[in-house]
Amino acid sequence: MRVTIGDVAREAGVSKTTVSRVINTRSEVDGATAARVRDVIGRLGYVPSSGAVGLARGSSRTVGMLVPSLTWSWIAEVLQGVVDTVEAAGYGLLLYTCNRGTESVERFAEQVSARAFDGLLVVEPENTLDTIAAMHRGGLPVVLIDDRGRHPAFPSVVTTNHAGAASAARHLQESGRTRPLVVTGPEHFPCVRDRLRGFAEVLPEHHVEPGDFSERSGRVAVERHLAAGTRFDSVFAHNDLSAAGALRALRAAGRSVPEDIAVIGFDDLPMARHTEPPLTTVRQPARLLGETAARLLLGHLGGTPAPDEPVVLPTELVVRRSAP
Amino acid sequence: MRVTIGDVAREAGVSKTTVSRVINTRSEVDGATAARVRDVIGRLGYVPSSGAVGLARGSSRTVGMLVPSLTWSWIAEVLQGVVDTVEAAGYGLLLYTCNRGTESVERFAEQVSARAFDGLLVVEPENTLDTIAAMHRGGLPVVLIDDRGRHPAFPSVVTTNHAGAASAARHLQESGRTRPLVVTGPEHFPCVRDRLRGFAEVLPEHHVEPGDFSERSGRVAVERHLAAGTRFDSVFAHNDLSAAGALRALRAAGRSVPEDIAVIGFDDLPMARHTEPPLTTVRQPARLLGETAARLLLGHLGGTPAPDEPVVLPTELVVRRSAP
DNA sequence: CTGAAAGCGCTTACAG
DNA sequence: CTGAAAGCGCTTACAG
Repeated sequence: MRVTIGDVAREAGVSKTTVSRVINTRSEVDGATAARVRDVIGRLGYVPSSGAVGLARGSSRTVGMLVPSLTWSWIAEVLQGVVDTVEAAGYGLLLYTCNRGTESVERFAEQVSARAFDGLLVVEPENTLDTIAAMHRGGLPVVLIDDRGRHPAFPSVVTTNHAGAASAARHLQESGRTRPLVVTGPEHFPCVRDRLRGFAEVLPEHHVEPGDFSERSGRVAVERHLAAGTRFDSVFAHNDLSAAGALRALRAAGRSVPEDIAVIGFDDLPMARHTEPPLTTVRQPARLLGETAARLLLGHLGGTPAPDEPVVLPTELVVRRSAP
Repeated sequence: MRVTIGDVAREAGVSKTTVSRVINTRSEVDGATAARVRDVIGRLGYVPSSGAVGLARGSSRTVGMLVPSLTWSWIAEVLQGVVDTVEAAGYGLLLYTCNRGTESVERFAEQVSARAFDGLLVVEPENTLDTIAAMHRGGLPVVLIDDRGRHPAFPSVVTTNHAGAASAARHLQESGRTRPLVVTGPEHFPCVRDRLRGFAEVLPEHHVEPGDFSERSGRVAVERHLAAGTRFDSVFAHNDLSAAGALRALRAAGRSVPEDIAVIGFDDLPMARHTEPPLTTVRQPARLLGETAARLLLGHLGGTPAPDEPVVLPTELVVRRSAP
């Protein structure tokens, strides 16, 4: 029922070897023969079985991508960049998420051992870095897409957390704000530490309130400091979601943004345009991060050695009304 | 270098056939033999090559998913549901997006012919339904995840656009609103027509302004009707994004929501909680849609015949401050 | 309960 | 320029 290379060979009156050669455009084939074979391929609608090709060649022309969750729109953007690049190269993309603990990690490890894909792109789910490092040592090409810091053990693509936070601080400073409140993300994330340092180098005097990247944590942080009577004229939140929470708390307390208090976020999610007022934020180039990582991995699979140093893609301050 | 079934057989002193039998837990194997083989498998860390298994069995234990774009968070939610379900069943998920026109469609068709996956889940990219229907006729199991209407040609999972819009209308009616402005999505989408009809059955008198699901179209629609002096006391937008646009236009014009004008959206994107005021909206069960579609497809691959009728998952009105 | 052999659909030395 | 044959790593009748 399925058309195989054998059918094509028989129909064209040549060997399977020859058919294989014209498929893979090896130069050693006679022009007329090749044309005849191509004609038969067209007529029969023959397409090589990806499974058989993979088995014979020892590679699957497929890359895997592991992410913690798809519902963070930051990751969906990265994924879009990855898919575009991988597809354009004629590779397939196998998607995995590790959101059900050890069981999912084990299942994923099986896929790796089963050689389901040739290389792996990863936005690290928490506590999986050791496993992934082991896979990399075991010979699996890996590229890390990293919003959380640097892991020099294998190739990675990162963004400028330090400089991005510094640019936010500079923007506040230039608009005359001198008493910022910083709402952080989880403090064990290297990106959070980078953002703290980058900000502090420009505006060393500020209050810090630990957050967890949730909308709620931004709201609570602001409520707490308003209640405590902290004097602050601006908020720098470590992501857009908590910045949105901060905006809401300020509004509820009757403070106007940006007149009383300016607010800056981090990420530039689509959401950032729709807050009230629209959010000034440090844009992470999520899509580009995905594209770049995919290109790196595909290059590596093609023989180009991956760079030793992390590839750095710059953030960019996007000014909207919450901090003009 | 790679551990194969042959290595295990040799080490355990049995044939490859026997190893294969214990891997696939066929009952005909002697207990002691099986134990010995399992032990060797563990020691050697043997995992069957998915490619070889697929070739021998004629199936890949992989499903494909085709989506128009990942940056709509509605689709990311669906995808999350799909991934969870597919992973739990031990299948892999190959992801494809068709966002570069004919070229991508052709590339995708190749993957189908190459038998890269056993079945396909699809959120239809525009103008691909014919191609997909052809694939289905060609023997590829397909389940459609449909936010745009009904296509009885193959199994599908849909939501209640008609009833959802009706529930929005009823909610407005019950809170005393009698002059709604409806901002639609693209009018050729069946879901848009369903929403229009469902709304009209409850609240036949209303203004209709065509939109395109963008934030801008919601904003423009409201601006236009304010300028024209249309009298309206509420807005029903066909998606959350255009509802957000409506909110912004109303605020800019000094109308207060919900006092002057109530606003209801459709989708319940995460964004809906962060508008000002938070958006009352008709929730589509995106994640559940993905889970259900995946379960249907996996069932079909396992032999359960797919249902003739579309599987219908209900929408739900989520009341927030924009229309209390 | 167990194994030898054929087969899944390709690619790739090797020989001509 | 072309083909016969072995091999990729499994599964599955078939025979015992």
